[in-house]
Formats: sequence, structure tokens, C-alpha cells
Amino acid sequence: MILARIILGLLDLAPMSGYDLKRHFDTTINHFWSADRAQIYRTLARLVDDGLATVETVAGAKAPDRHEHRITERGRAALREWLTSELDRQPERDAFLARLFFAGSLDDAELAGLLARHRAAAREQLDALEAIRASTPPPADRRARLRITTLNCGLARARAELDWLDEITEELT
Amino acid sequence: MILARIILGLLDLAPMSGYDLKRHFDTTINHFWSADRAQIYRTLARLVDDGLATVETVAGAKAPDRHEHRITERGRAALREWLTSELDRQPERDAFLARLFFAGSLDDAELAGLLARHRAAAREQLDALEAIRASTPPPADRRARLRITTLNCGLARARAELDWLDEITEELT
DNA sequence: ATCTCCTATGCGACTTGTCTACTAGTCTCG
DNA sequence: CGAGACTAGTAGACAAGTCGCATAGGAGAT
Repeated sequence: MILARIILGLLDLAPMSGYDLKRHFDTTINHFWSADRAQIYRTLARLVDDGLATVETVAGAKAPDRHEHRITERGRAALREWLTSELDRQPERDAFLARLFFAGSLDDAELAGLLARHRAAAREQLDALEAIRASTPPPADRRARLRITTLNCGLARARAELDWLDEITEELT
Repeated sequence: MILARIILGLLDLAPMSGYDLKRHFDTTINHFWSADRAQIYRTLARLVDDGLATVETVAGAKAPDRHEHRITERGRAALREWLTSELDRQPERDAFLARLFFAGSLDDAELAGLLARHRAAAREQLDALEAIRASTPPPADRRARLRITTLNCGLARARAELDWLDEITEELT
């Protein structure tokens, strides 16, 4: 459901093939959503079925043919409707917290290792986001500002995570 | 996969029926994982199939029969193995950030509404967590300390979320 | 000439997660 | 006495997400 909306949002920025979409999911969009290739192609087919997008086969000059997808008026309406619809709270799901919750049977060294490994991953995540932001030009229009805003959210979360980790690593000596 | 481990973790604390597990997923565990009844019962069946847990039908004195599940030695080994295994970074998935990212076509009032509604939800979340922590006795042993630690993580995240929201609400006047 | 990598699309099988509805007993309140 | 809430489990359909495999053209390297 949400994936379909996100794809509509991306198609609203520019016409794209499934491959282009996959690249967005792996880069620009990555800090708040990701998707598998198979899933993207299936969703695209459904969007076309539902009349929210159209396909056009573009013969590739120096590459295989692309199926370029374009958002339709109905697609734009659906996107708008999603943006203004009620927020559905999504359930929290955190595999690391799950481990930590049940880590009572680990000894001190094992627990410290668990925390250290998670900290390294969190640090990496933060660095990656900072790198992206550093290479992003200052926002020109509103869309660009919103894009940076979502990045900043990722940054804020990553920093909070690191702070919390430092705090509890001390606490659980 | 992770759900199975979490259920093992819960069974390691005490023998339980599917119903008991469901209550945990809706309360104690809720801030980092949730699960549907059907999913819980299916997973329990698989755990028994795999020899990681056993079932025993307990005739209900003043209620329907319960199927009490008990973790086995192999189950405990599997749980331990999970706790010490490599962390697999789980993909970020945030429907709110997705909306925000594509909210360029909304007008100022609509955008403000979107932010305000999310802020209210985040506030509610924070209040709920604080209520739980307030009603939790100070930790006696290590297990209890870890449980509170995961709660604190939820709290830290919720606070970071609110701070970020306040910041950007000003910014995106 | 072959090998490997990159672009590009798709299928099929599978797992996970959600939703609805049904059965069935107990307890409480009005 | 009946309505509704709580306990307890089951069945079936379906949506979402993952993994592996196949195909196919072009580019560059060995």
C-alpha cells in the first residue's frame, strides 16, 4: 500500500523505469524506505492496471529496452489523497531492542560485544547520512527543503541512538 | 524468524499459552515488537515441530483449555545462538517520512496539519512510555535492568522525534 | 574469444504479517 | 435472563516482502 504511494511520488518527480526506481530506493529514499526489485515491478504493474500510471517501451540505444512509467492524473489525485489522509501509526519493530530485552543470559563480555557492534552500525549509519547531507546543495525550493528535512530526521535519530548507547554502555558496565 | 526468537525469549521467562504471549506483545513488548494472534499460534506450532518447545494441554478450571508451551533445551540453545549472532541491519521504514518527502505539493496549511498530527501521535507515544516507566519498580536484577533499558531507548527516541518536529515546524513555517 | 560486470526486466516459490470470522466457555452487570 | 466483555484457540484468504533464477544486450578487460 505505502510502497505504491511512494512509487507514485517518485513518478511524480519524473517518469521512470523499474530500474530507476530501484536506484532511488537504494540511495535517495533509502533512509526511510527500501524495496526489493520483484516488489517494485509487481507494484508498477498494479499501478498501470489501476490506471494510476502508464507504461511506454523505450527502445534502448546502448542498453536493453526500458519500460518508462508515467504518473496519470488519477495517479496524482491518489497521491494527493494519501498525503492528506489520516496517519496510521505503524507498529514499532526493532530487532536490536528485542535482543537486548532478552540478553539477561549473556555474560558481561557478550553483552558489551552486542552493544559495541550495534554502536558501530549506528555510527556507520550516521556517517552515511552526514555524507549525503554534505554532498547535497542548499535547498532552492520547498521540495528540496522537505527532502533535507527528512534527512535531518534520520540524523537526529542516529544521534539520539548513539547518545543512548553511550549512556547505557556506562550504566551496564 | 525474529518473531520465533522473541517467542522463545518469552517462553524462557515462563511457560505460556498463545494467549499469554499475545498479551505480552500488546503490553511489555509492545514498544519494540508486536504480533498478530494468527501469527503467534502458527509460530508456536512451528517451534513445537522443530523441537524448540513443547505443548501441554491444561484443562481450564474456570476457562477454556490452555495450550501451555515450554521452551526445551534445544530452544534455549537456539535463543542463545541468536543473542550472540551477527546483527543484521534492518531496513528503515517510516511512512511519515515518506509523506513528508513527497509533501511538496501540499499548501502551507496542509503541511502544518500533517506535522501537527504526527506530533500529537509522537507525544502520545512518549506519554505512554513514560507511564509504563513510572509504574515499573526499580530494577532488582540484571534482567530487569535490561528491560528498563529498552524502555529508555524508546523514550530517548520519542524525545528526539519531538525535538526534531519542533525544530522543523518552525523552519517550515 | 571468453569472462565478468552493468543495465534492465521478469517469474516463481516462499515467508511474514494482517484481517475477518467463527467456536466456545466464564463472569459481571443491569 | 440476556448483553457484553474476557479467555482461548482455529481457519482461510490475502497483502507485503524476500530470495533465487533466468534472460539478454552492451562494455571493458584478459
